[in-house]
Amino acid sequence: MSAVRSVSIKDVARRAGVAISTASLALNGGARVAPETLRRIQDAAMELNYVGNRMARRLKRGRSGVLGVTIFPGFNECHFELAFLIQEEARKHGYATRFFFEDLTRQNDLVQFFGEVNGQIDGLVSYSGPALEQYRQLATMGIPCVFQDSVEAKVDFVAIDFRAGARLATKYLLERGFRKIATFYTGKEVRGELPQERLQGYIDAMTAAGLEYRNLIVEFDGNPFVHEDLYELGRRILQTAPEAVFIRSDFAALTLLRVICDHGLRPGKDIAVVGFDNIKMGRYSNPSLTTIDYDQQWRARKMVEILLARIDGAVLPVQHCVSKCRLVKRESA
Amino acid sequence: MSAVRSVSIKDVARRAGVAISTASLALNGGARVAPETLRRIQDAAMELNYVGNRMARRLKRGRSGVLGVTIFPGFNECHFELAFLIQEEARKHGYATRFFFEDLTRQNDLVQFFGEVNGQIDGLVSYSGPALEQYRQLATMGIPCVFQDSVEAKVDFVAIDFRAGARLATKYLLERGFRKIATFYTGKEVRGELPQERLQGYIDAMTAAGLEYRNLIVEFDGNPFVHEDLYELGRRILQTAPEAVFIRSDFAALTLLRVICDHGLRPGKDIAVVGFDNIKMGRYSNPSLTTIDYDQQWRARKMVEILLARIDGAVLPVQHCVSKCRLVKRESA
DNA sequence: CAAAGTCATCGAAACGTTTCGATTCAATCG
DNA sequence: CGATTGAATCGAAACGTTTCGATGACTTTG
Repeated sequence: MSAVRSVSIKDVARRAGVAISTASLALNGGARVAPETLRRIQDAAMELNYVGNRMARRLKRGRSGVLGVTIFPGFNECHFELAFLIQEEARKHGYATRFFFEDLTRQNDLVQFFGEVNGQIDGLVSYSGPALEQYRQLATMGIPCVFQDSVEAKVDFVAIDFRAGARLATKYLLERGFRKIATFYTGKEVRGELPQERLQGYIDAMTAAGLEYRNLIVEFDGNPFVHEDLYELGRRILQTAPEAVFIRSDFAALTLLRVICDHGLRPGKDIAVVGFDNIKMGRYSNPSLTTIDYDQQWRARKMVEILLARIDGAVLPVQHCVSKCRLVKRESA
Repeated sequence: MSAVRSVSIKDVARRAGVAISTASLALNGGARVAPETLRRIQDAAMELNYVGNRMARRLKRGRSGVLGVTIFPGFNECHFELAFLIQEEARKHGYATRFFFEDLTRQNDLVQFFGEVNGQIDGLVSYSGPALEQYRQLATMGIPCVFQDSVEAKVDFVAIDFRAGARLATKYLLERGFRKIATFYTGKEVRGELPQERLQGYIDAMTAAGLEYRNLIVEFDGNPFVHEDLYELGRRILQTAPEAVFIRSDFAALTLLRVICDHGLRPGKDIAVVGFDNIKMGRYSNPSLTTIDYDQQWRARKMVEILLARIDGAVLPVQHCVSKCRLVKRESA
């Protein structure tokens, strides 16, 4: 079964009675082509249903016209939403998007990933994973990177102001009169967020209120995208006997609601909960989640902007963007 | 800014003191190459960090080595999970995967999508959307398709036995002694499932039990992936004053739980609920969801199998696979 | 009217592979 | 020993584009 030989620019040229190069010229903007010839070539292309062979074009141009996006396979709504928005944004600029469901936690995976990526994409949006250093290799391959999370000073990123968000959430709980506010932090950072950014925001607020918090912080080393681990985490948080909990993702918050119920308590009444991310389900959980929201669309736009600038070889200083956070009040606090 | 010229097979050949063609031969299996030469070439490739230019290879071979997967941008866990599993499966066979977040409901999108896809993928896994007929065009372009949902007799698909699943769910509710079991169906089918398959399973069970169901079926024309629409649907379902509800997705079921609460009733106690899909959140909702499970991994494997066979030009009859369903008992029923 | 300048078009090279037919060389056979 | 075989290697074409320098025709200028 041989592949269907599709119509090439050669066919168009022949039909229009013109050289291949002229056809190419005409089809790419048609700057220096006589109007009459241009029309003839366009007609020919139309009639033959010419679409052009991307592989060949890219081979020649040395650019793929594709942006890569790594998606952490935690099946968390936020990951996908951002990916989708990036696709939309990239499309506006004539770029296609290619997604990689990759758990880039081991160096091995990263090596394989680089191989897979090679020559296929012009730029990459990624969460950083633990092996940021490795990404330097991509730069070597001439592939610009923008990170979804704040990582370190030397690379471009469009992050979320986790610290301010956490401060906001904690402050709100304080205003509502709670004093024993628990939270947790993860030692190993799965998504590469600067260690303890959210924790720091919590500490900011607690300190400003002159409150003791040492015994209210639970250390967690499970997978923050796995319900089982989060359930266990919830139990340990409840052992601190808190009046309220600031928890670093809605995903975790939803699980926490369940833990609280299982302990015979009423979330939102006996224990207040504030999450982070404003996932859609949070509006319809019981109780609905008070949470911290940020602008994913803005982030997507920024990321694509930066990436395209880098691809075009613009000389820019390192770009650090941070999305503002805002409190969304609902029933859980 | 010129792209970094990466090391080509030419460099490897030169370094190994051998012709380009020999190097190519050696690097692709090395069938007819002397062991000594083979080693030398491999070493050279190693040292130079040769990775090969996919675009060139594909241009030459006329195959991309990529499977496409369309993902309905409803941000529903099931969609992503299947996509991820397909990626894993494809990788085992040396195929890469390319994902498209596309809402293929309008013909316009489909046309653009086909353009985007052209020459980039060797095969496609897709949900069918309403424009199945259009996919014939892909066949014309030499791109085999497998569908995620049962559509019609003439195309390959690997679906779910919705009807049996629905029957299973309804039967279970009947066994528990419920008589007034409500459900809903959507007139316009977003994901292209054969209209009313699940409804039919429900009817099977109700009929077998000799029960009247006419007034227990609510018609829904909202978007089944949007909480707002589903909330409204839930309210209308409750107007039938049911003892139990069989609802066609866990996503919808979670929202329904909330509706029931808002009506001052206790889901799982005052009204039983059975969902469909066995999403992870269902284990940690309150109450946890009784639901219908099916084997996504098996589906992914089948899909890739079929696609690769078609790509290899195997002459097969139309393939129709259907995943069995199984009941998962939890608190909501 | 010849020289210079424009404009439209063309031919050919190049991108990095794979693949096919040709070539070389040594070993085997009659 | 010359002819035949087979293995190992090579050279060149081809895939479908883009792009650069060249070509010719026609117009303007001095």
